[in-house]
Amino acid sequence: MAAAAVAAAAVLALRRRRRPGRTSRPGARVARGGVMLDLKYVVEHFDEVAARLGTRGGNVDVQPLRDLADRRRALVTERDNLRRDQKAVSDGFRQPGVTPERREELRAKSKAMGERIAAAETGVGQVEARISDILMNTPNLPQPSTPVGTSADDNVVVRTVGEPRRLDFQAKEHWEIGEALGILDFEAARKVSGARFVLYRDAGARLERALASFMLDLHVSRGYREVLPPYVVLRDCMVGTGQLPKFFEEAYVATDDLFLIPTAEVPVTNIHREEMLDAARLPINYVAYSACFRREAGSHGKDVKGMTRVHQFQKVELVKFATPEASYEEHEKLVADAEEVLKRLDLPYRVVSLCSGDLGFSASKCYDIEVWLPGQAAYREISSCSNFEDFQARRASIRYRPAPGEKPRFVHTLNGSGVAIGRTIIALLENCQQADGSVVIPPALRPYMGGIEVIR
RNA sequence: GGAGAGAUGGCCGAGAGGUCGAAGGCGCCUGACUCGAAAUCAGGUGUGGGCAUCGCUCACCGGGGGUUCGAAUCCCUCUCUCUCCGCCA
Repeated sequence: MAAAAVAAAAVLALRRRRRPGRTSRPGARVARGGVMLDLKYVVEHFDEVAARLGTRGGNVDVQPLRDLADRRRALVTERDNLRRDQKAVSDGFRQPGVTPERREELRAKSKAMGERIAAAETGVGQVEARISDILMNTPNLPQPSTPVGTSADDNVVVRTVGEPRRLDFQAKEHWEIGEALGILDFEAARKVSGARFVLYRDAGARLERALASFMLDLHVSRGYREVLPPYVVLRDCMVGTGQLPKFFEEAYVATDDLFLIPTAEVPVTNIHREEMLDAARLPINYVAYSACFRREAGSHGKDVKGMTRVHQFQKVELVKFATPEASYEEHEKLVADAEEVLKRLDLPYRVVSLCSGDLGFSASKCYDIEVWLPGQAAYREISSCSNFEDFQARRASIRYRPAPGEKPRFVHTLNGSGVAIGRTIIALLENCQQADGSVVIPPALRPYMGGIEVIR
């Protein structure tokens, strides 16, 4: 299972496409070859890879890779042989007693060879660019334990925790409650930023801040290191975690080479981009609070009311770097850590294992945590906890040395919301609403609310 | 924003057109010594690609481009880091 990842760290082709003069790659030392290991795996396990990718649905076509791999191999061999020969010719210059005539002869010969090398080189570049293009746009392989299915309907409920609350009055939806209390101001948000934004006021703003502190404190107490990352990242980061090149439409572009983060996963995972991690330090656990910016392209008409789906929301994110041996276990722990938030807030939820067809691009396995919303009378996603295995690590070149003297290996990366704050507020408003429209703050949160027990 | 200096393997650090994948050191591995360890001594130890199943070969010295028969080394350019000055939350 180790070699499960498909897409490659082939930042090469991508980099080539970048406008000159706008590159930025501090301390760049990408293991370029790492790309090809990946290709090798796909080609050598072609049927298996195609089958596993097939369970995702969509139109993933890795078929051309077989031919391309063959062509690449032939071109590389040719180029390398030419280079070796040219080296041999060049050595002639250092022989004792070379006459000027001899030098001129060698010079002409070597120069001609140089031209052939350049041609072969171009060929290799073109083939590798095509390979990279395919691999970079190929999603991760689902883990064997990921249920096979085509849509969210095929997701599997793993466990349900807490009873959906029974209210003895007609449950309202969060926007009704929030606007009536004056803590959610959609009108002001629209004026300031347009559709799909929210502005919190008074106890609402306080609630956002309280939840962030509460979640951060909780996770720090359970072994995560707190970080506060930049909200704007370089293109390479977006490529590393898998948002680019394929999901450009989803991202807010700050400048040509800078992007607003869609999740803290991006900057936090990329903390260790192009690094060799100390095996003794693994697993590394980070918790980060950040705003998240999403275009929500293609979700027109979905969740248009309220703040279920907005262009900016805040989230506390958990990120792990683990050895391949430990990653499955760490994944379970990650989910448990996210669940703990809901348990302490006394919110009913269930954990769902996403089926192959519903899996995100980079994930090999994913659990969603869905919180019960009385207003909508439905379970809605509040956290998504994924294991990416070495998919992101390959793209971002994040490795570790298992033991002194051993070969470097790619780490496994994992992350999950712990949890989305906006949706937690939705859940609190709907679950803790009372007949008179007031909302009771769960005891665990009161210390962070400056004494507020009920928002009325 | 102005002026300089720099970017080399896991880390530190030499190298100034070919004999450099790169001295030396640290770290690590193996062996010797030891009851064992430390110290010491000897040897080994970068990452990928291609062919091949002793092994051979190619690439990689921040990124990109150029000069040259040949570039870690020369030129251009970009990025980043550091020092000084200015400005500023």
